[in-house]
Amino acid sequence: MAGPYEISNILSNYINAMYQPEESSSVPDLLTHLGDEDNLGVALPNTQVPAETTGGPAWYSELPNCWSKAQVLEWISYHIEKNKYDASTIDFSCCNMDGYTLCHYSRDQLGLIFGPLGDELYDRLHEITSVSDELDWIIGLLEKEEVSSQDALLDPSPLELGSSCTQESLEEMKLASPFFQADLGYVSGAMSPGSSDVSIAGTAMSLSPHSQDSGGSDLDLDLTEMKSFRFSDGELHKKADLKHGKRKRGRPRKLSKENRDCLEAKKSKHAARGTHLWEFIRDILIHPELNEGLLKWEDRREGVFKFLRSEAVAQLWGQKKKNSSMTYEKLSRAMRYYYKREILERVDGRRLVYKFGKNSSGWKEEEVQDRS
DNA sequence: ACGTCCTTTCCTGATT
DNA sequence: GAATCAGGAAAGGACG
Repeated sequence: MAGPYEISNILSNYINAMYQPEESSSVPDLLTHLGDEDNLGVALPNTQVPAETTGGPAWYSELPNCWSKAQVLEWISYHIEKNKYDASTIDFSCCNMDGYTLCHYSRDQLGLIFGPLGDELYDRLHEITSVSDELDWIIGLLEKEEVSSQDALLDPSPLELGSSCTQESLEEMKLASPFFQADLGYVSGAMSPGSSDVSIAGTAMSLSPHSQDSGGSDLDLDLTEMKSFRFSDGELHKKADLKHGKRKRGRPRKLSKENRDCLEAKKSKHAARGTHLWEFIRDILIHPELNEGLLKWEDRREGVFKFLRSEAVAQLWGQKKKNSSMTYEKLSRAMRYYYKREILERVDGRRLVYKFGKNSSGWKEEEVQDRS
């Protein structure tokens, strides 16, 4: 029976992956996406570190905030070399800074110090930060799953929707959830003992994402807030009042007003742009650590992939977009829009199978691996 | 203010 | 019959 222990293992794996790259071949994927000019702002693995460095340079296994002066220098040197930049134009006395300081420089400030390379350094630095935030988000999900799966056993209201939600809406969500078992509530790993994908996916039903998005500040309802809902009707109604009279995104749902208010209370403004659906899917596929049983490559060279747990992926996407009502049906509609833009190609006759199109990028092995 | 992009939501009908 | 696919339509949020 899967449960918190399994989730702890997943967490441990992530932490190991984050901080012990030399012990895991998959680790570099997590922090080495920089230097990839074609990745549309989304993490791509293995693109920043020289291929010959199996363990990676000193800066490569740590977050920029924690870099020493030497690591900062090494990172800068790497990018000078990578970009074939004329280092003679840089005043290296200005590079005498630790990672914390580096992270606090604006794009303009880096531009003043490094000239044209400043933009590149700024972008690469913030890509690292964003991918670590992405991992924080996943880890946050896992942590909350650990809590919520425990709560589910104790609490008859696993979704923590607050008292203003109707029983009807609760039932609706239970029915919609691939993780709900009538007798047990939301059970981590119920669908696939021994695999972590369900743990990840199951997390998606906890309505308290520790989410990062490119929006950053639009992290609307965190765990604390959700708990305050649970304990304070007043707070919930305040939230609902704020949204009162404002329609939800997309075509209006055919829900009762109560349900609508309930859902709106959980959501705030839509996540900013930054990670598109196809990039989200791609990143799950190219990060085996994140992809445990959610999606799989059918033909890696051709970019053909299959949803193994369509609803779980949809829930995960919904979590990312702070939309607890996301379903595979809706997600697949968005996927189908990509056909027209040739980000995806149709794969006829095969259910749950899609193929990356010519306007997608960042999934090919040669892109994912060594671009240096 | 407006247009565009990118979904999100709902829907009907077809296919598996 | 359920799940999935296909695609039209309408709508909203973010952004330029």
